[in-house]
Amino acid sequence: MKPRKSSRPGATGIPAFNAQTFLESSGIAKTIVEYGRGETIFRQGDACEDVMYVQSGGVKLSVVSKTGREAVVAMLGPGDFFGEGCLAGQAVRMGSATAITPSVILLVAKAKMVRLLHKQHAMSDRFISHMLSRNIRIEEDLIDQLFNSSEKRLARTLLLLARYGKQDKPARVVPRISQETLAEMIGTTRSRVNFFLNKFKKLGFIEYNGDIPLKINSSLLSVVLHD
Amino acid sequence: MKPRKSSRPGATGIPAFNAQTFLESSGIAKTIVEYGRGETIFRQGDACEDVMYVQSGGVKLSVVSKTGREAVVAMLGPGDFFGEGCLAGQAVRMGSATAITPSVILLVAKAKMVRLLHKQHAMSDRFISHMLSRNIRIEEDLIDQLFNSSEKRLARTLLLLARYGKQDKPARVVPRISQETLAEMIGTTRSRVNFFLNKFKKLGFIEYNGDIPLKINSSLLSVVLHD
DNA sequence: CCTCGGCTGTTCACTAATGCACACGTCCGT
DNA sequence: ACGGACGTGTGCATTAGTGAACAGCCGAGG
Repeated sequence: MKPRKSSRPGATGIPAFNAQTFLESSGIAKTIVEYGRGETIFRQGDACEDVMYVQSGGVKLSVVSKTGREAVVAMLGPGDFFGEGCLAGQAVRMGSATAITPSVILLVAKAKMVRLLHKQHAMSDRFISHMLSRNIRIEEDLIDQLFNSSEKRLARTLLLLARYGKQDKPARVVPRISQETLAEMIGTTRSRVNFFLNKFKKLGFIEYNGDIPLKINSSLLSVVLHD
Repeated sequence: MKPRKSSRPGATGIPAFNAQTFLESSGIAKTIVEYGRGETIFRQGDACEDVMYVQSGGVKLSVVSKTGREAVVAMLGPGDFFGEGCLAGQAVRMGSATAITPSVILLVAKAKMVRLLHKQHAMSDRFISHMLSRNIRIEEDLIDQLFNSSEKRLARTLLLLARYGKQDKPARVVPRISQETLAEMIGTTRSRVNFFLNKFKKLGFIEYNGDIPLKINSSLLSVVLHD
């Protein structure tokens, strides 16, 4: 018996669909893997054979530059796909994926995924929906980089992290994350992140005392974004 | 009936497909519109009802910030979709689309597009393929912003523009575009673009004498990217 | 116990980037 | 022919961001 309650409505208007249940019951997902906090799921340069799906937990996608610097491209939660670049013909992973919390990941072989997208409307809806929202998010990140100073980018990132996972949840708490990782997300240095965190604290925009699971005052902090 | 031979693997592994012919012959594309150079296709804030398809020409996607600055998010050519945000539930255009050359654009109503994606494998393949590559490109742009200085970003943008449209075409010519637009693409100021263009010229990386359809020496210019 | 490693707080010289300003050319339409 | 719009060339004062260093704090583990 599959619990219907787990089919949460998508934010996109596309019908709800429990990909996990589907992937498991249909015997499509050959592999279900668990990862502990900080464990590597795949590395930049690895062969690119499966599409992944986050069943539970959280995943960080990052790339390292030739100079060794690291940049965080996305933070994913339950229901997100990743590693879908192989569908576009990439032979090799363009970045690395790391579990940021204990996570359960489903793997679907590239060829299976293509067949699935043809045969299962619910699956292809889910996937297209994911691609669309991911697209929008990355585009917003890019625009943020083009327009805003690092102070504003930090403010925006904190606001987004605070509603990490769900959209309407009024959770005003930023999940466990280091200043270093924050810096890699917004494309600046740790000292700058530190500087602004303490500035926001002084101004009362966030509650902060050195450890990163901090509380933010959304309405106050969003003032930073709008000058 | 579709000829099986047409399933030759494209760059993406997804079968070739003439979306224009299909959209026209099937009577799906209600509207086919032509735009002249510089004409606006839609504006940031417009109602978001159709997905668009570039049949011929070139399109620039841009957004303007609260402070009036403009940023170029993408340059599109024949075969690209745009305005697909409405499929993800966006009620309003997040940016503007402008024809950069005389262009023929096909419109497909959102609801029709959803039905199409269900019923036509070739269509959904084409669309997913587009979303994947667009995703990859935007992600690369974001990474570029996170890692590189504006000098490197300009070099990269010139290299990409030079093979604008097709991947293996050795065209070493950058299409007509202003320093201003270049600045908006890489997120810097015109004076900076000007400075680097003349620097590249002095170093012999590009052939340039004031007007922008310039010739680049790919191998030399790519040296800039790798330090 | 004490050291080690990971994370934060803070300072500072140095460089990259911005935002103007003004000059010069060319194209275009009245 | 003229003015104006537009695009380019260039210099410069001011600001934002970097990178590297050093110190403190705390929890894990020998």
